[in-house]
Amino acid sequence: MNKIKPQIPKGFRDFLPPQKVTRQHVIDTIRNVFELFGFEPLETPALEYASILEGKYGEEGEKLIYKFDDRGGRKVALRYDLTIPLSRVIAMYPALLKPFKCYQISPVWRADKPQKGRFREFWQCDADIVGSESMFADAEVITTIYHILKALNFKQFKIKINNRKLLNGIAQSLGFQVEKISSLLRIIDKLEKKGIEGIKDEMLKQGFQKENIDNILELFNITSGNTVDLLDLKNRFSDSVLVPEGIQELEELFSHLSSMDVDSNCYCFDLSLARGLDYYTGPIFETTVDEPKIGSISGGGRYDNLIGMFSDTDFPATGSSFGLERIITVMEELNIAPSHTTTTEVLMTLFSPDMHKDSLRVASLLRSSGIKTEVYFKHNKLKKQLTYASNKGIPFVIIEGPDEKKDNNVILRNMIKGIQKAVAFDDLAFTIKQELSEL
RNA sequence: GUGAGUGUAGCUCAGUUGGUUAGAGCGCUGGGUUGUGGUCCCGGAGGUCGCGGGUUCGAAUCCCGUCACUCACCCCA
Repeated sequence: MNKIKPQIPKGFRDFLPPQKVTRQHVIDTIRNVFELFGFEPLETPALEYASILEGKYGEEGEKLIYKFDDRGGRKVALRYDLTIPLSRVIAMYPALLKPFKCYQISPVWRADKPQKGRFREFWQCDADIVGSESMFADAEVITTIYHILKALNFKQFKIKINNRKLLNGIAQSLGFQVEKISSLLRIIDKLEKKGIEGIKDEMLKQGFQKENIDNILELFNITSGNTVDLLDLKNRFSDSVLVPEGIQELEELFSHLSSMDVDSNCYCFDLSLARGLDYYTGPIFETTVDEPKIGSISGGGRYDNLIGMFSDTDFPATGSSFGLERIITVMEELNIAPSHTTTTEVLMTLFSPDMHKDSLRVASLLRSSGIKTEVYFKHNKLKKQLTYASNKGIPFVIIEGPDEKKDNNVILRNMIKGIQKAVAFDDLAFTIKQELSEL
């Protein structure tokens, strides 16, 4: 009989225990910071009606939505991100207390072609604030990003900040057609990658007028020292309505960030940051690292009109999204990922057939004290049992033989330090907990 | 959707202008050490050379097809 070939779909992955332990650690850290800032957990289904997702991500994004017909012929789709499902939730439960602050850490699916840092099933960690127009909300979202990266031991990162009102205002003042602005922004977003000349070519190719192009690129030339003076922009576009509004928001936002003790080396204004999604309406932000080259590790912004697509009542909202696997990729390449590969804390060895009962009793005692304990199942020589613990990365091994039994103690071996000592049976759980805390 | 590269042992890879029995390191396994892992020494197992076809006396090596993976572009986390 032919065996079924074991395989999984392209762009989908298994996470074996050592990898899953790392992922869990990162997720726990992110969740803790979210909750520290008063965000509450939320979970939405993997599957949504296709109509909920369609028409939200632009032409390119639309192609990447996984869509199916269910058995009743209804069009359904796997969620593409966590922001649209959240918007649906807000529209469905209008009585939710506002401001509504929630987070969701869940997989999303995109029928993309996989490459470095890109998968078809990947996890996003979103935190959103719905129902507040205040820049306090945006500042809090950014501060949360900052604290998460700090908690994960990131040293070098930059949260780039810009504002859609500012960008739209500039583009309109310079004579760009309103309906072409989103494609303009998408080109501007490539500035860092392609350079001034590169995006100029792209704009010409897309049929923008040469005069308009020169005008907008002049801004980037002047400010290529990468700090743009907001005052200078305000003066240049004093006739615009949107530009001063955008700048006002940015000034408030930066002031709040400063009050919230966010290190000013970790964020900056970046006029070329545009973000691909169409639905942003105010501040936008994105986190990047210089090394490794992996694109952004978090992105977000204010989307005041999105919830209105599902409801007559509109709600202002702002939020951000972390890419879990990108964060982990960066941590691994920078060697700041946690080193433990198992959650098990103790291996209880089996010494000899007549000692089985005693060994099981020790394991039972440890477990009732909350110590994660594995019992070796076979009466192999100790060498093998120790090798097993070592290879698996279990930090402690307990040995109980006839000698120990006679003295009413056990041997506690620290596999990391390579030292061991006799510990009285009654002190065992306490001693292990103490040593675990010192690892 | 477009383009490029790579498929040889569990893993990372070597393999000469096509030549007889396909190698190394790591890992695994047994022993040196029947109460102790990570070092050292000795032994052992393990390969349809991705798959299918073609060229040839002979193919891991050349050609065609196919599948898988990786990377880049597009777009994005």
